[in-house]
Amino acid sequence: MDLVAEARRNWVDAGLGEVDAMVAATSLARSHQIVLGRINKTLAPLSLTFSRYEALALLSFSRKGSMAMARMGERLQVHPTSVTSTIDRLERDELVERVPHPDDRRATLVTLTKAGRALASEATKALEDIRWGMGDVPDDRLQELNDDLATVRSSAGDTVEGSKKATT
Amino acid sequence: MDLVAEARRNWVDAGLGEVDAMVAATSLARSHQIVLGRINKTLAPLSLTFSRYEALALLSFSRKGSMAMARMGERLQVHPTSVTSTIDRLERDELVERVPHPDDRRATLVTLTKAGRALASEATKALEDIRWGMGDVPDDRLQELNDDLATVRSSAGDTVEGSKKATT
DNA sequence: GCAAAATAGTAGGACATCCGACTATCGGTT
DNA sequence: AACCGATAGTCGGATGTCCTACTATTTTGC
Repeated sequence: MDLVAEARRNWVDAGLGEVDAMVAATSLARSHQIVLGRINKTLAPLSLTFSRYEALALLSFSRKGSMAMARMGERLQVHPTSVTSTIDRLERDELVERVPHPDDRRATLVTLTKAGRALASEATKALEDIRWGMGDVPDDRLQELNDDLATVRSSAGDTVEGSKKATT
Repeated sequence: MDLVAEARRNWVDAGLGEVDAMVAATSLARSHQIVLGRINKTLAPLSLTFSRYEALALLSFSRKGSMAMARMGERLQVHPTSVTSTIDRLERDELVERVPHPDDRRATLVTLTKAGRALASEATKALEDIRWGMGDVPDDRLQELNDDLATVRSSAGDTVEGSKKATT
């Protein structure tokens, strides 16, 4: 049975409104669960989760392989306490190190270790192999999906660059 | 700055593959975060979370207003221990009750209380008012999004009924 | 210069989710 | 009828996320 279609039927039968929005929210949640589940299953053998991988990847793309925690929170769009928690575990596994910021004694620089950089690279390959959990959905379909999701992000105030449809 | 576009640039610059899939996964995660965040903010004044609301809504659509916990886990696509946890909190707030299953002494029937049914109805109205967190994205756009998300769900083995594009 | 406001990071607590393990019960097979 | 695999639910532990509160430090404004 299609759980989303079932939800739609229940809603319509009850005479409720905003059915398309309800279906979109439901479908979005389910799709996220599926994709994140696949990603985490792939990362588990590396003793990583998607959250921790995101942090490692962010650091590996920075110029110096290090970044202040507050900046990481901005980029990853998570609460400062979530950064603390994530970095705690990465540090425990010796994938990153906390280094005092040279110019600001409030701030802490998170720095990739060699092991951290190597593991990030390995994890990236693993994620490419599973197409980031997107299954067999073809690229043109993914691009269409990206455009639609950009609309959603845009509606929340996220800056969205050059969506094909937005510019149409 | 567009965080997703930034990720795309990093990937392309590093010569990595599966860029569309990476962007889709990133965009999906961010969109989910936005929508779920809006939904939970709306439900917070009612002392509900989306998880608990989903459980209440599921029960309110069942014929007798009650359901075995295992069945709820199937419908909501969550682990049995998550059902236990969710029902614990709903029961604590006297929105549901645990009742022994009459024919199967292993099973527990979760039953809506009057307060639970009333709160579910109130929460549904509140979610309609915010269009389920979908912002100002128009319905036709949401339908397109639903079709694309259906492709993702389908790729994971989810049964998907009558997608317009799948039948084209 | 100095006090007030803003910022960086952490601690503690609440939730949601998963996994593995465990108990109780059902059911099919022999 | 007895046994053994399958099923229902819970417990304990790990992770991730948020919120509030708190300390330390920096910056701003008068």
